[in-house]
Amino acid sequence: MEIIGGLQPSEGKMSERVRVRFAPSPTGHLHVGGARTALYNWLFARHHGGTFILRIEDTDVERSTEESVEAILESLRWLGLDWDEEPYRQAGRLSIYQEYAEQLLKVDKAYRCYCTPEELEERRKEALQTGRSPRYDGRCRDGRPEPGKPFALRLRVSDEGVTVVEDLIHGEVGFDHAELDDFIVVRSGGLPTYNFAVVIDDALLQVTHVIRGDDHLSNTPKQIQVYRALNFPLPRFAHIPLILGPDRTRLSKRHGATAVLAYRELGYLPEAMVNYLVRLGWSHGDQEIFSREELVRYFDIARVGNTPAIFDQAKLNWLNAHFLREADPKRLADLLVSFYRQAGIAANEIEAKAGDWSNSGRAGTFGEAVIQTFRERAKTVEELAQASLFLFRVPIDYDGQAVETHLQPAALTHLREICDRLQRVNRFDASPLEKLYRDFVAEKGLKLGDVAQPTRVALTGRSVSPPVFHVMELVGREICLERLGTVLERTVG
RNA sequence: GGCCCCAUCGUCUAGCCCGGCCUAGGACGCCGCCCUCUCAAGGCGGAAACGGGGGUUCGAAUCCCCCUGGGGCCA
Repeated sequence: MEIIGGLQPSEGKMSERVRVRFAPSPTGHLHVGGARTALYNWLFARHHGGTFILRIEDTDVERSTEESVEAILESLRWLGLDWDEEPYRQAGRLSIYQEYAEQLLKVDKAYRCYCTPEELEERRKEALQTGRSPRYDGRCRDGRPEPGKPFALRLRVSDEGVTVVEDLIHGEVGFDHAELDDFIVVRSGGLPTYNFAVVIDDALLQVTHVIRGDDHLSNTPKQIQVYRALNFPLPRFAHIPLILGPDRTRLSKRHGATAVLAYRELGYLPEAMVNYLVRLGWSHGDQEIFSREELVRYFDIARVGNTPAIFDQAKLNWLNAHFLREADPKRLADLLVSFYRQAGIAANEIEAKAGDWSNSGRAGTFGEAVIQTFRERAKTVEELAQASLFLFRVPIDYDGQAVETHLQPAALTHLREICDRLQRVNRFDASPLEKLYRDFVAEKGLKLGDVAQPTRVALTGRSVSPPVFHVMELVGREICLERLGTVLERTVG
């Protein structure tokens, strides 16, 4: 952190300017729950013209990794949640916590506790067994210093009264001091506890609104005690409900993809993710689709609901399909290529295809054309790539059922005749092709489907695809005739 | 175990704070119809919810209590 140890936040009057933070610990990927917390913080800051800061809680050196830090930053970048100051780091701030701890000790708001962790654990078990609450009994409260003996630091908390958390989402939540014990603020090893460190960090960073998961609500009264003991001004709190899995337990890996970046790899668009996440707990009338500007304009932390939400991929899919249809084809085309590569299409193959396309004098690139004709029926870019793989010179695996129903002798006879006409067509474009087919069926007294379906199966191997004439245009005359030929030989011959 | 939070269609939610406009609205998903070269998209229509019990009140999804259920924190 860049804040100097002794710096005290301004007493009493809290700056009017909104300052919020997202404080992930870099022990893994950013999951969707964390992402939503980050998003709400970001929206709150942007809505109020405030500051959104990042604090990496990397005090747990054992579990924290640089890879995780990078993954978290990358996730936030992908979602478009830009932060305002250099990310703060918790590591290396031990002396600062120590300093505040000593200050508390000096004014007797904290005291030394010489009980060993083993003793405490034993007493806790005993209390639990005899049905008593496992609170610390305060035995070291007024003890004398015992030089040379290791000690933890405990905060002196009054037994009387109630600490009320004024929560922007839950309203007033009271915690009876009978339930609060003199909790540890600095462990015997000199490490601060979470409840001590966050308060100091938030206060020094002059955070005005603490927006975080519900799971921290129970810790808040303790933190408020620390704020008071240190004479720090209290921030406002907003505890947002957690996101649960379909089985109503806290969302975890067991529920499938939870990492934000996993969704990127699955071909989801960040705007869909953001839109989905924001509606998980927040609403603005009946509106379902929001632009980023609308979100910033409408977002109101007080309108965040207090019921836990279940992550529903079906709705995410719908949103993603929606944004897929809206997005700029150029941008999507770039993404598409990366998915083609992953699907095993060689780079030169893709380039060749694109080259042929632009040499044919058509408007737009090949990739854009693919996007235009396939995106209506894809939920993700990955799906779009998979569905359009047959455009390349790849082995087609024919769906037995489709061949059975659409490539009967009568259909093949027609196909053979169409093949001849196809050789002679000038431009292998969708509309002349369609005309060719329509003329053909008019002549023979057939329905379009009688020849469109066999063509589709011959080209794609399946009975489902985008409009067949567009498919033909994208596949190109050469491969098109090749595949029709293959089907004719194989089945008739 | 103690404390805290939460409870409207399967899911996200509106309504709840400031009781009557609620025969509970929207969306996803699901089902049907239309469109149609298939599949989508789109349009139209449908099934689908106030967890239970007590109060308060002329009147409760809305206020109060209990129960039940779920979640979280404390280790």
